[in-house]
Amino acid sequence: MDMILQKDYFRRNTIDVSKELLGKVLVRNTPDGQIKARIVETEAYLGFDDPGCHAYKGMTPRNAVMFLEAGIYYVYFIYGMYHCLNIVTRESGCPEAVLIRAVAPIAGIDIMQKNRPKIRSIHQLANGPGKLTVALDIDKNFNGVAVSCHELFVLDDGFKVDYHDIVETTRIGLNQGADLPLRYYLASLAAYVSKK
DNA sequence: GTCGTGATAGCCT
DNA sequence: GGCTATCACGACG
Repeated sequence: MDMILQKDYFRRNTIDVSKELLGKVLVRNTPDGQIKARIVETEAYLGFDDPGCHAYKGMTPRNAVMFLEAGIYYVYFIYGMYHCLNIVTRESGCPEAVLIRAVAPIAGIDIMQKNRPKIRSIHQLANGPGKLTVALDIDKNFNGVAVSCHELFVLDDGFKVDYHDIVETTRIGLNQGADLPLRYYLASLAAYVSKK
């Protein structure tokens, strides 16, 4: 039974949400058709307690969305070229979020290939935060948008994840907080993950 | 396969 | 002015 995740789902412990999002399906409705891809890698960012979090030192124009209510997208621009997709968690004023780092294509693969023309392997279409936003055509227009919107939402399609299949390890691309084990991925789908 | 590097721009001090 | 929650490419051998 397919079920769309609502805002409430995200208003709780960020680590729990990060792990439980693994195996869920990201759905993107575009003018060209529908894209579906299974979430296989996430990272948790824990607000004031986490030196690696954008909001660690307080609110700035970039991270303001993280301080709003749970269940909205936080999309930021990085390295002058890429966007990263997060979903805000916890209650308002508590700036925590889950970064979606990699997805495994399920449907609309032709659209993803059109968005990333040079990639031949299906494994590499969306195995990284910058890659998946290009493949799914996600940019800062989604910043602050609710997860329940028609263009982009998260589906529970009944896919079962064995708790023992979840690998916990360190996050990628950080200096501050690099040692914290807040990255999670599915061992059985590691072929679609950014880094083992 | 691994390593080094350039692209590119907004944010923060 | 330095840094960044990245990626793809070319050199190597």
